[in-house]
Amino acid sequence: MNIETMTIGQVAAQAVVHVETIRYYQRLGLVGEPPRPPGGIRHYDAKTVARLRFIKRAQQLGFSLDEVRNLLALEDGQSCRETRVLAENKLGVIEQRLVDLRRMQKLLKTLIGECDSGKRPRSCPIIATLTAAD
Amino acid sequence: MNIETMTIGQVAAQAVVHVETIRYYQRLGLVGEPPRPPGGIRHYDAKTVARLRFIKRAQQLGFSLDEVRNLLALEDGQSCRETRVLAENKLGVIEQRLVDLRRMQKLLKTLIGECDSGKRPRSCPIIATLTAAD
DNA sequence: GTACATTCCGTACTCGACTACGGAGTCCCT
DNA sequence: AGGGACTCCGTAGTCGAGTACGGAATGTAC
Repeated sequence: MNIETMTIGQVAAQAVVHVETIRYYQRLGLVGEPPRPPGGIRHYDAKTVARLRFIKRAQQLGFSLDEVRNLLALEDGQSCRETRVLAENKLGVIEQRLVDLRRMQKLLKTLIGECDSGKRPRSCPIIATLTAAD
Repeated sequence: MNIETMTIGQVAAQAVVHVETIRYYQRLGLVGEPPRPPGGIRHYDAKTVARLRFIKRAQQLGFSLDEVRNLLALEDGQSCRETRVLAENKLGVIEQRLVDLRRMQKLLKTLIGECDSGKRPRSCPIIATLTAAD
């Protein structure tokens, strides 16, 4: 089978999403619809699989489909200036998220450590710590 | 005004959420409902504000309210053994998320760098790179 | 060449997380 | 005592992100 002429079902399998999800993304304009040979079925290439994987990964990182649309514009965009601004904004968001996650990571490690040493207080300080850091 | 006897509206303002959201969380059991003096209004303390901030922070990090419920159980829980298991699972999730975010951060930095040097190719390698990293 | 799987397309339903609404009661100020 | 703001509580509506369904057309395997 030629990898450049996959059906939607094959694309879905490779990207590990449902066929319906691909259609949904097409409706939103996140994924292109290749031309349909009159009365036939559409054929997709590996780029579509890549794009779907990207979308799914970005979602796992907490980006909405709308934000993903912007991220994808980085790829598709002609304008370097706009692309740069978008990229910098996203970078800011990501770095803030990293800070928060690291704080949570540290907190959990502390908690587990206290658990191990058997000296965990009646109520762990998880909430106090997190909110104090505001 | 005594900070330990806030109304729901004051709590909402301090935690930067809507009153309705607090009620919703109460229905889900994420936030406690203080006893209501018969025919009167409930009073809340600063802990409720802290809990709300925690919930919002955790959500921003990509946790669902259901996962937040588990995180909160760490605080409230009596059983050290269960708490520990929960904490370790969450830690794993967080560390994976950190890995993904760092990859995306690096990618965006590269992209911005290329942009700066004016040698950005017609199409940036963002999708290729991300999906190749699978 | 016919059965069975897929595709295509539209519409409708679900689920999580709110958000809005409405009527009755309560609090606070003057 | 009266008026405005706020609380309480229940129910309903919204929004994002899919998921399900169903009928007609197409593709593929035996």
